Amino acid sequence: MKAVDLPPDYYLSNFLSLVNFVADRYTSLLSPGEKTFYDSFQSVDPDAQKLYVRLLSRKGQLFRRSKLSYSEIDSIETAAQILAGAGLLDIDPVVEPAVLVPLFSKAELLALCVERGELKTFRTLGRGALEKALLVQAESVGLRLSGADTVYRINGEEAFTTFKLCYFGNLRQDLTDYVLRDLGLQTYERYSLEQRHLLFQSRAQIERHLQYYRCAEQLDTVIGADADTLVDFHAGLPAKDRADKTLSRRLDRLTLTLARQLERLDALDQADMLYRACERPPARERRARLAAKQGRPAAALAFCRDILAAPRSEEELTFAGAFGYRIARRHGDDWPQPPAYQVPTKTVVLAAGPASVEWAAAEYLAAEGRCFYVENTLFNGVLGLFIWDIVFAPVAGAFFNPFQTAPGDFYEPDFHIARAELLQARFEQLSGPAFTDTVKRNFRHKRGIANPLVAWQYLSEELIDLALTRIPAAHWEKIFRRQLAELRNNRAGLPDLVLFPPDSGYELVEVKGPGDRLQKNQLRWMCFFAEHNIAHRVLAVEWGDCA
DNA sequence: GCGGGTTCAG
DNA sequence: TTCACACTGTCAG
DNA sequence: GACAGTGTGTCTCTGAACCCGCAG
Ligand SMILES: [Mn+2]
Ligand SMILES: [Mn+2]
Repeated sequence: MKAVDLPPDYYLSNFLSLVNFVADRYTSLLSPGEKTFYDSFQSVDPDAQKLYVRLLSRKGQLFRRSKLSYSEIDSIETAAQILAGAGLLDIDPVVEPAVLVPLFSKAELLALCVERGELKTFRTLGRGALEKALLVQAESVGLRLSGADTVYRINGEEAFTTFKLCYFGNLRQDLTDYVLRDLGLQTYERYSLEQRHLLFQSRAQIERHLQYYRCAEQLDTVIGADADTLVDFHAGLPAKDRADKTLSRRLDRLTLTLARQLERLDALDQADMLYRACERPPARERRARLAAKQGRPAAALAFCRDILAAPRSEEELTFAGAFGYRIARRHGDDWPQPPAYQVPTKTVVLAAGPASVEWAAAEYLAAEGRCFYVENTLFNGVLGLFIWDIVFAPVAGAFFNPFQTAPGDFYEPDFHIARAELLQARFEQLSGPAFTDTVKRNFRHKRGIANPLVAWQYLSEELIDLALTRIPAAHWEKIFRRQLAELRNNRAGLPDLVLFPPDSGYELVEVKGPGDRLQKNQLRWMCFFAEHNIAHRVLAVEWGDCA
């Protein structure tokens, strides 16, 4: 499909692009060690730089010389010596045998470390058991292994981590993002990068993010530990910073996970303590549930009233109304009864087959019109195409590197507030021809460019044309405004199918198989449709043998 | 030998 | 390096 | 009916090389 060839030193160019970008902008925020790292790297010749980047993009810090084969580097030995002279690499460093053993395969370990007489017993061991057995005689094993191959250890990984954080704003992305882009496998919108607004304002802020990621790395192992360990782990997280929403979002996410695990361990007081540190949902919901569970109904109701007074999401608002009612009624208190919406439902019996229930339902409904299995992709997609340039508009601080699929504040609650004028002006085009023009133009011109609202492989010209023709502007506007109000929550929960009858109109259909029920977000969308007279229903499918 | 998983390259 | 959705099991009213 | 926990398909690309465990 694509015959893109990368230049032979592509990885070095990418590395230099990244570190130079950061060095240009962040000199005053880099630590002495990070500056030394940068300067040392610049001081060595290209072959040494290439070897360094090759090793840096491999896993681990220790490498066996004999496992390295890079035809574009003239002499790996020379390059290694130069790197060693610059302090970027150690040759045959003194290390624990325990970190040496994983560099060798089982066959090698048996050949190098096991006497002939013992082969029979050792050969039957699994990898883990063999390593353990060998380390009983650590010194001799270490000696034999270090004699078997030259070992390199790269330094400066930590410094490079800071550079990556400053460049990407996260530690999820790395140099492979350059490759994927340059191979044409991932396309990013070409928004303008403002030099002016930097992602990080102080060294302390960088340190907090680094500390967060150090903790986050350990989460997988820590999550299986006991309650005290979890609480200690939480205490090791960096402090929140009022001005840093990104950090706050990451800390909340991690803390919610920890608190949820504490609940499972029945450490309810500790869980509550952690929830108290979270600003975002569902912290208050969990605290209300905890209070009720612990026999403190008044406290539970107080949390519900807190939420009702200042909901941070529609989900927690709905929860507070329903949960408050249940708790209040149980204790004879007054509480308004939450509205209950009975979604119009039609039941059909379909022949059981290999296809999923959604596809079977779509086939069944094809008798009533053109039917598409779209879930969230239709409304998210058309919204994304309609406001494409607003999503990528140069709002202060929104874009800080070329590898973003969305502005930094895309899922923040005030995304739409920061772009209120642009969005208002755009909404005024909804009733005219500019709406369909914009959507169709962007569908053609932006095709393939990454956008969290647009799932390209699920959108077709036919679907978009039909939707734009059949769905009235007033409906688009109501739906778009609801999506934008809470992009995180409202981008999901839209019905499975959209049905276009032969002549006019449309209907949104959520398919439910036996034993499946509407999820909370699906029900909220259904209530919304009812409120705005948007045709919708649940199609309950039962499996039968009649065709 | 195979199948599954991981690592690496582009 | 998930996320959205479906499915299953439980508990209580 | 409410809730929790788990499974599934899908994500970021894909193919080659390698390693390991297991069956034969
Ligand atoms: Mn669905
Ligand atoms: Mn469904």
